[in-house]
Amino acid sequence: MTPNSDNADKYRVKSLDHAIDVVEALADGGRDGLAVTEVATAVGMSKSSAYSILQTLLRRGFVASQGSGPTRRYRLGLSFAYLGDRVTSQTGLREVAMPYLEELTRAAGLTSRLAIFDEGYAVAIGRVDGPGTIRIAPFLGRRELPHATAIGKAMLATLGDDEIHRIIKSTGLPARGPNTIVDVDTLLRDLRRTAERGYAVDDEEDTAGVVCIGASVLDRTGTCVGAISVTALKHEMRADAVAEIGVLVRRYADTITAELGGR
Amino acid sequence: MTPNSDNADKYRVKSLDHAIDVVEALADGGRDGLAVTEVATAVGMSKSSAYSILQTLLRRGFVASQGSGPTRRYRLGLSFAYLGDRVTSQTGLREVAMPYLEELTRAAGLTSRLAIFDEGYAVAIGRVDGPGTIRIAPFLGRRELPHATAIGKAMLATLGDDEIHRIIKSTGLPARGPNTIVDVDTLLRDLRRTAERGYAVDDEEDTAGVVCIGASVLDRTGTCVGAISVTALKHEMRADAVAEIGVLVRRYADTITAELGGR
DNA sequence: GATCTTGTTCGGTATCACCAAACGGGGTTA
DNA sequence: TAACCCCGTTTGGTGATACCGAACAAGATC
Repeated sequence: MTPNSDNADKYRVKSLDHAIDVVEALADGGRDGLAVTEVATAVGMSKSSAYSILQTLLRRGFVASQGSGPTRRYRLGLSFAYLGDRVTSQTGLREVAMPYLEELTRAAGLTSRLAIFDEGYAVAIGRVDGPGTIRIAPFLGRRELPHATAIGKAMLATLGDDEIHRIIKSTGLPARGPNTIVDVDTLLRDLRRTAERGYAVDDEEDTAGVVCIGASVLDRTGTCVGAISVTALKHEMRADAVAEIGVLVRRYADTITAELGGR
Repeated sequence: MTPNSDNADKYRVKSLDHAIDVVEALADGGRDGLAVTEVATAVGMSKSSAYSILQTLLRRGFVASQGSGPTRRYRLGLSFAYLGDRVTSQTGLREVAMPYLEELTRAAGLTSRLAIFDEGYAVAIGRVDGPGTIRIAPFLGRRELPHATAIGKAMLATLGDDEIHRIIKSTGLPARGPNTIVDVDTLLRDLRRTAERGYAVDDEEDTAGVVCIGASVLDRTGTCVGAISVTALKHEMRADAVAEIGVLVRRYADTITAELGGR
């Protein structure tokens, strides 16, 4: 009899799950990687088990190793770069949008990003860094809260109220930055305003000191397939520049939408 | 008694290997993904096994599914985008080089790429698409032959002869394009010339109709950490433009090298 | 509305993933 | 230079489990 027989283990391949634990440990392992013992303790398994998993991943290019003997260290391999590139290309949206994103970055002088919807969350699949020395390095592929980001709110604003309720019921409205909207009615008002003016504003709602402005991208059927945004430090942005940049972002989003056959 | 007891299975986690087979099948599965049955036949396992693996990967975000019931299809998930971005960022080279790569693309009007060495192969970790309508879409993270690409030859040219022999012994000198160098002595001569003028030229050696020009990037210890290159269609490039662009690529490579503290 | 195709569920068994402990080789210190 | 220590690598045994075959169910197609 299992101690807690919840059905979380149904159709779960345990050893694969453990291997994923190893991979995620390596992702957080930093530049110079992790030793076998460090991996084993990080994921809570025996040294030899971790070793077998690492060897298997190594042979497939999912981890790389440097050094040998007692100084050997493991880090993520380039197979992830390959598959990651395929994933972000698979939608097709990325190929169309990236050139315009580069234009937008040049025009606004700010880092810009491209995101899609994934299970209610906003996920960036493209990025063009701006010229500024400030390097707000937003990783690709990480899930971001829809209600606390410009890119998320831009996408939410294209949906019906029932769909919005369904999403925020699963993600919740957790506070992230000083101004995060944690109230449903306030969020709905903000989304209505977003839809009217055509762009979403995140004023320190996700991260203190950071302002984002985003706009949605539609496909030929009129459904939202993603959004683009620009990011700036609050103290570098004049208050009256927000509307100006908002219109700019909206214009580029419309261009991409048109390219996709949308209207 | 195993039929063929070669030690290829030492420290191999079979179920993990199978899961990787599934992942690679999905990578080739195209935009709209694969059904469970298609996955099972592609990797040669039972439907239910494939199902368990897919469910496990699904819960961790490594695959995504659309549809339900008999129309359900699976494709790669965004966790790969996240990890892939971390891998390409982990070297640190990418953060430094990408802004210059964008400049280079603008200056040359051509698609440019950034690559590193991986087990003797050249692997692209960054790319900036040029304005041309031709979209030579070189995937990131895929291993490319060192002797048949500008980016690979640029890196080889920084090594000693013994190191070069060690690498081409493992990769071989297979023909890829009309002008692939398949002879060791010819390759060594080409590499010496590459070292002298500072840039490598791939004149239809990897792909027919495609010309690449690359130059190496060094770190502060003077060892080669990667290379950059530009790609063009042969019929669009004047013969005398090669030297001109070669100097340009060399200059940007030097700039990146200097940024890394190299000399 | 009948039928076919395909995703999902279930149970048994041979396989194998996991652990503990031993081995061996660099790195470090005295 | 030599002894110690630490850590990656190897091995063998066993209890858990990954895999398969077959049955079930739910849409799609005509």
